Amino acid sequence: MVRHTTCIMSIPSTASIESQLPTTWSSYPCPDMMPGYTSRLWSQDYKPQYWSKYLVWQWLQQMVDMHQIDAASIHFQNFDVDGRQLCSMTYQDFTRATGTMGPILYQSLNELKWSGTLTHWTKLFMCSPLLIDLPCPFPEPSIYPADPQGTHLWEFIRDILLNPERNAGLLKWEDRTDGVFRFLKSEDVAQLWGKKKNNSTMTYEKLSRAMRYYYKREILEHVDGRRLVYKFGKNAQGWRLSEK
DNA sequence: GGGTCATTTCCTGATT
DNA sequence: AAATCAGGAAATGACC
Repeated sequence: MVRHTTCIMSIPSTASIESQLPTTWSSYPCPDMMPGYTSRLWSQDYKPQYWSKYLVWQWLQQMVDMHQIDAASIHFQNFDVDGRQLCSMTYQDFTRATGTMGPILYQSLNELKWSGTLTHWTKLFMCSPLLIDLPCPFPEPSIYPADPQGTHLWEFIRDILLNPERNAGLLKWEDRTDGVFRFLKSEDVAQLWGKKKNNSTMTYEKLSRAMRYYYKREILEHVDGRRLVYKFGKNAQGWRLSEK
């Protein structure tokens, strides 16, 4: 608890955030708070439902700073949650966790939930240079948006597919029982794969070459004529509904 | 150190 | 026209 408070207090509380930030956000590079992520991902819709624990923490810090809240009044242990869990918190949950700040946090979050795009405000808090060096008190966030465990590419793809609620429209089943799926955001999946492999130069062009090597090993079956569509083959396991 | 494996990188050319 | 697909060839990095 003390550590959290100290952390918050390290932000100069007298100066307003706005006065310390560059005024032109469009040209300001987003600092690499999560190494390996590119601005490409950040420019996509980024609703709180998909935030990692890390982003939840950053949002909370920004709110505390913006509203000059006494950090001691906040029960930080209630915010060791990811975006999905944060969004399922009720008005009462917020009040219980933050006292008088509850209504403000609750309303602010609700506005973000329904905004379709990355708002100026969202960008502001995610990119705030004031936040870069502040340690996150919670464990490292899992890879956004799903948490693919597999070490191989096809397992990585499978595991995103198997987390529909957190997959954020990257991939989609075309035929669930036959194992046919399609890339919806091919470059974003490639970036995510690159992050996992610590390779920021990964592209769909390169990822797809690796996918094509799977045909010979029968991990994937060829689907003809359909762009961005693949099908799991007999040597791919763990994707069927009946399995596992 | 060598060999294997699973990609990664690069490329040329075809297709959508 | 741009994106995607097809594979060959070679390079790379992890692992045994």
